[in-house]
Amino acid sequence: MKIENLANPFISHHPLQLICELNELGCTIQLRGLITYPGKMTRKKIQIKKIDNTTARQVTFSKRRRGLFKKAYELSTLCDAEIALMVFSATGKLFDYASSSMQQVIERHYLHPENLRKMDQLSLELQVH
Amino acid sequence: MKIENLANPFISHHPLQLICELNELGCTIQLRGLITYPGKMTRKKIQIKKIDNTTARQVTFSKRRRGLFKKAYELSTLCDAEIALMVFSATGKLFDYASSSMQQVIERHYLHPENLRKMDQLSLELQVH
DNA sequence: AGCTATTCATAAAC
DNA sequence: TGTTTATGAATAGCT
Repeated sequence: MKIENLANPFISHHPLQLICELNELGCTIQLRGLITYPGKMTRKKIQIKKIDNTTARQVTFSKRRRGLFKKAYELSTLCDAEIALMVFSATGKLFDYASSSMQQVIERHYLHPENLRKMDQLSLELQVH
Repeated sequence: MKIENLANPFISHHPLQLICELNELGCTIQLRGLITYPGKMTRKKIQIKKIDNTTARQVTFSKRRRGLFKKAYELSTLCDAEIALMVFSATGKLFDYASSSMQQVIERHYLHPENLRKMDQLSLELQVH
């Protein structure tokens, strides 16, 4: 419940006054939260576009990559889903995950009705290499 | 800054007392946060294991799947990474995403040094079907 | 490679 | 399935 919504049955609507009243009443309510004030440094929301600074980009890649793989694992486990995830870093390094086996998921993907028509094309491309 | 750490230069260490002091001093500090109290219903941390209830599992799948794809897109965009993600629901429905094209990422995955030896095996399996 | 305060994701309830 | 809300989790910025 937000502090702002807790006025009833108290008179004060200003959060700080309200909290003082509660305190004086011997209420056992506990406070959780942070204090902010004008001019306080705050973390900014980031924009989803390529990070210019190379170092920052690598750090973010490392952090978010771990988060992504964790989420993939969790979804697979919680919901009994079969998942494959392939990630190539900007420098060409490969990271991958498959809930079963990578080959099995890729194969299932190809055998999925809407992809069957594309299979011939891939086979062709693989032969070329 | 956590409330607990803000005692200095005030005397009170109990958060509520501290806040009352600040208020009486006419401090412009604003409060952000929620009120908790003994017995309050709280959201529980979930365990990462298959969700038994079918309905709940489907709801979670839908929510987390969206989150996962969003994270994949963000990582790809922020860090200039090439990503492919394939998800089969428990009912067999396919959801996929590729930052470039699925075929391109899969091909790149196969051509990655450590996977080259496995390629023959996949080709074989694809022919069988 | 840690910390911390914030933003973000999402469990629960509707 | 969509919305809301409050908590848990991820992570941006710093060190």
